[in-house]
Amino acid sequence: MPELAEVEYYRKQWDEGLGAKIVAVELHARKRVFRGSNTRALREQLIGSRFTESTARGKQMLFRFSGANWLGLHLGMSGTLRTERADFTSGKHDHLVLRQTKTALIFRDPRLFGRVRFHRGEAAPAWWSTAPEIASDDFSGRYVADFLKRHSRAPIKAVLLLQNGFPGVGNWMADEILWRARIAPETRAAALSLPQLSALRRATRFVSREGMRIIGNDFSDPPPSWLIHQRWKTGGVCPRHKRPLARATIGGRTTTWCEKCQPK
DNA sequence: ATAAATGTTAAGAA
DNA sequence: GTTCTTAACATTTA
Repeated sequence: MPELAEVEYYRKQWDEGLGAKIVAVELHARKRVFRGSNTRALREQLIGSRFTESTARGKQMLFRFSGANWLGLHLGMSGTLRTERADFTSGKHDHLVLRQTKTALIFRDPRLFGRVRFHRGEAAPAWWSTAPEIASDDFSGRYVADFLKRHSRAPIKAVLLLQNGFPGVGNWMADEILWRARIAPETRAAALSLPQLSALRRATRFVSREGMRIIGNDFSDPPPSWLIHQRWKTGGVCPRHKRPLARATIGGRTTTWCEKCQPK
């Protein structure tokens, strides 16, 4: 489920536990989501520490705890975060539960493509991203042009999915962006004209900002004019003129677009 | 039952 | 050395 906008929503779910101490940690240590992580240190250090802050960059989240402890979370394809009352009993896919006296903070992920990382230190961990966020002013025309140049032969759809250039963009956001910018998804990055490049940047900023505002706050639906409502159903149509959408695998992912709005 | 799902990454090819 | 493509990962749902 989670791309930039959904990640923002899930990150906020744990806000309820801000300021409170962790009194117990439950986790399924052999599950794939803990690959490469020291679960023993995670458990030992987090118990007794206070949850102080959370941030998100792209699809990555970083939760800060007192005592120089940091928890990195990635939701993968099916991860969610939520809170329950303290008497909550964890289910099969609830791989990490941080218990506080009043609240349980839960990370659930049926498909296990998500990831939990633990870090100790005064500074944020080395794996914490430094790429410009796509909704910020640092995401400049120059930056976009440079990034596309480095991936000039790949289809633009595949380039949009690269997290080191477009952090937070996933499959639905990429299709939404290309549809708004009126660019065919299989176009090679190098083939974009200057106006297309600027339309691409504009659409990226629009979709990320509006997505964060609408979905990121309470998971409400974007307006019916958005492509997102059409892209998963068979028989989906272009919101602009109701023409049937095209569908193909591009950049390894199912891609939906309108051949009229986004000509070759 | 078979395919596909809003993601990442290792491995091999170009 | 870098960039590009594909397969694999684990589980649920249509």
